[in-house]
Amino acid sequence: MTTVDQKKLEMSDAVLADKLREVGLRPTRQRMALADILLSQGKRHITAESLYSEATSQGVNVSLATIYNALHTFTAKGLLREISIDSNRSYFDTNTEEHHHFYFEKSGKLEDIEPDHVKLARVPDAPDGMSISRVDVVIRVDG
Amino acid sequence: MTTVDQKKLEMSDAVLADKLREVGLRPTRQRMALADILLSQGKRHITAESLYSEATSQGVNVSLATIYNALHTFTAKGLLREISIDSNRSYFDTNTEEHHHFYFEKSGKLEDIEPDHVKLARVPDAPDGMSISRVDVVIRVDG
DNA sequence: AAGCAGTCTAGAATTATTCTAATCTTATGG
DNA sequence: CCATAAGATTAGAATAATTCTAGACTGCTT
Ligand SMILES: [Mn+2]
Ligand SMILES: [Mn+2]
Ligand SMILES: [Zn+2]
Ligand SMILES: [Zn+2]
Repeated sequence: MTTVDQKKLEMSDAVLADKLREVGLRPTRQRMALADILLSQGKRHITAESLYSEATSQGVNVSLATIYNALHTFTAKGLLREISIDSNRSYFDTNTEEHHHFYFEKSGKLEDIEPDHVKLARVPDAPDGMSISRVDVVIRVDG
Repeated sequence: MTTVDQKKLEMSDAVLADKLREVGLRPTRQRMALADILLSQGKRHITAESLYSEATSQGVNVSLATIYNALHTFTAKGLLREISIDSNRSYFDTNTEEHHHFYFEKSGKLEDIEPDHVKLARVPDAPDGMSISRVDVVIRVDG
């Protein structure tokens, strides 16, 4: 509410807008609102529907098409990472650093694994002239 | 074509039927046909649609609902394993032994990794009283 | 301020999957 | 064997998730 707080918010917006511009995306009203939800809080695992609900409940009016557009363009630009659990459950991860996941089969929730708690001793070479773009480890837990 | 071959086929059917009964499934006509496609050939990565096409093109008349029923019950009984790549691409793996995969982003194909080519040095403990039901490693390759 | 490329949107369309409810089949056991 | 019940199959409807379309709108460059 103070001038200081307002300044912080404005800075934050400027930072967000820069983050978008850096990857070649225009900081439009909708993208800024979604980027705020997605990128200016802690690391999260979000679905299209949960992002839509969250935006809507914050009074951000955005169409579902825009939600999908944003999730996919953000992912393509490296601001998000997609993690698919099964044919009806796909998450977008706001943590784009290399890390792995627990998946709780009962609750359907994903949880980051501490980086040093999982370690690959051996990773195969990619075939031919191909290269590895990502390694995903999902540890399924029955509880 | 010979008597021997016919006997082999009959044996194979008997073996298949037993495999189904062993896990508590009735060896119905449709399931036998699908189990034949799924379980009596080499290890494969199959989608609902590809199984449907394959069955249909072999003259096996089976509804898509039965395809999904079979894939899910087989999976629940441990005869198959499901691997989800993204929200629109889910495979069923006829290889249920512990193993990991390459995913070729361009072609959309999955390929088994030689078991000794990937090794986890460190796997975290499951939280609480939970236990790890499976560890999936998918190595994405851009080619 | 003008113009263009990029973006947004509502709603339709598509795709994947599941459900429903009627019909059919396998296993059982008398 | 045959009756029966539990389990399985099916067509088609329904649902859910995602993508497409085409027109309106806006951020950015000049
Ligand atoms: Mn679905
Ligand atoms: Mn889909
Ligand atoms: Zn994560
Ligand atoms: Zn495999």
